[in-house]
Amino acid sequence: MAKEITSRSENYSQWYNDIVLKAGLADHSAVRGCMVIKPYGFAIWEKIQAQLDKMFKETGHQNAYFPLFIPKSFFSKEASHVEGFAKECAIVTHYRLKNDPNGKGVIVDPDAKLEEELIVRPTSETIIWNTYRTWIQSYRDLPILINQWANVVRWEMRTRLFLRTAEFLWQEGHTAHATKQEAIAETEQMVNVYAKFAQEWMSMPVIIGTKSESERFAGAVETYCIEALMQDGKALQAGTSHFLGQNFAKAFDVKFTSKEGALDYVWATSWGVSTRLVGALIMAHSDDNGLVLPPKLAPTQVVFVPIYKTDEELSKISEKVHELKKSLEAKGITTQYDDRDNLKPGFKFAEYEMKGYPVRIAIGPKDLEKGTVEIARRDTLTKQFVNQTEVAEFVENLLNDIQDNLFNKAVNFRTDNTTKVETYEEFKQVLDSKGGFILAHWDGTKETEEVIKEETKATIRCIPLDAISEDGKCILTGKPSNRRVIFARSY
RNA sequence: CGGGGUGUAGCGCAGUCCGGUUAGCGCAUCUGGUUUGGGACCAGAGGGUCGGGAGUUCGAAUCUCUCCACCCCGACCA
Repeated sequence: MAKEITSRSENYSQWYNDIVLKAGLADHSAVRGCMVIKPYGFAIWEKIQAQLDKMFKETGHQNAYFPLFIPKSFFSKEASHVEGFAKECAIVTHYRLKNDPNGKGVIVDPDAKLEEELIVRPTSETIIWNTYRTWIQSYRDLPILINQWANVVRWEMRTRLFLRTAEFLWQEGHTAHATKQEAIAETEQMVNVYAKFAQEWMSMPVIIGTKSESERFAGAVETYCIEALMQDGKALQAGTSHFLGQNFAKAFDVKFTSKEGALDYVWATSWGVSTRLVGALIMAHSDDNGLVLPPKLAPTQVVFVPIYKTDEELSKISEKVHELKKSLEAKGITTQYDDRDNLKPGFKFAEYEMKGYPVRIAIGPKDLEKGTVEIARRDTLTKQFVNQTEVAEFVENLLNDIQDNLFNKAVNFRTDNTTKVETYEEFKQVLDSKGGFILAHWDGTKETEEVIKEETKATIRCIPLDAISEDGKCILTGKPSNRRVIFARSY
């Protein structure tokens, strides 16, 4: 009764907000569009970070750090890049405050105007490529495989916790290569790393594909992405990997001498995922009782709740819990013991459901007598009694089951909400009735995509890499097409 | 940024239209006691710049202006 959340069917976006706020993931802050990530939400991000960082290092990347500020002039060097970001940049114009001579408070000191304004990075290609120029002379200096964990700022008009905030945390990989082939291979490798992470750690199935020209990253030759389907039938772009060609090398004059002695521009990639993944995680699995987390990303996997009447009972239970905790921790399972004495078990049960702890273990006097515990799983909300001697092994298997079950459930949902259509009428009808991914033929032109977007708000999420080649006719123009693309309304 | 709505104790709200004692209620908190296998109960206590600022007035949570934040719908968005 303390905390109620809006049901998904009643109001999906309210449900999403309720979960973020009531599970204690984040709060709104005093700054428009910026959130405070609370410890529990940040713990999820740290799990995401730790795994991705490991995967980046396994694929040969190193971490580095570049400045938050970028000289304004850098943005004008790559035409489409500036066009893509100009409308949402925060700009530093002064470097000093002073006391307001007319009263209380402080004002910006007009004498402290910067010669050249600084842009708070919306992404770091420009500052990084400006730096790479001095690092690269020869093919022996290549490849450069660098990742940066950072915050970036994009002045979005409408923000939503985790999904689109004015400031967000992310990682951005920036690599430099001697050949086009190598850069493309890097771009593809990283989108595959993202897909593997989404599916194996987040239990979230994704489609790997390339973006259409109009959805492509500003400054990229090709954008690869992973697209996921949320429970309300809308798509969410969960990660992107860009083949930048020689665009940034040309803009920042980054050349190298090849083995053969020829001078050529360097080939580039960039790739990133952000705290948006936390939003994706919420929307992929959670239910009307609160957050549901896949065990691999849950800050705590198992919580123990004691049920007791007397202090004697509590101390016996605690002793048993500590023993069980140790056996779980020996298997690398993270645990927590909630022995707060001012809250009843039922309250705690509800609270851990809200916070999405994958497994809850209750122990009471009856269990002590029978040598059992009660184990509840968050994904199905089912409970069963298990012998104390078998707890560690049982939980270990259960966590794997939950991880798999969440993935399978999400795959089934996506399958049920993926529709092939042949006509524009059918397309619009499916979009309005159930949404989801719509597989349709498209003539490949920007104009057609634009008309469909105008009329239906659906966009091409991606051209799947594994699309089967198949003759068909564009749903709008009837022109020939040789494969289906994925349309959806999206976040 | 446009349209609509909201902002009063940690949370959820009443009071605002029609200005007037010391601004209420529920939950939460603290103390004491009884409780504890699905969101406990009794008693007592503490907690408020009424989102910020300015104005009108003898008097403002209430009226006016302005700024800020959030929500919904658009526009926008890698």
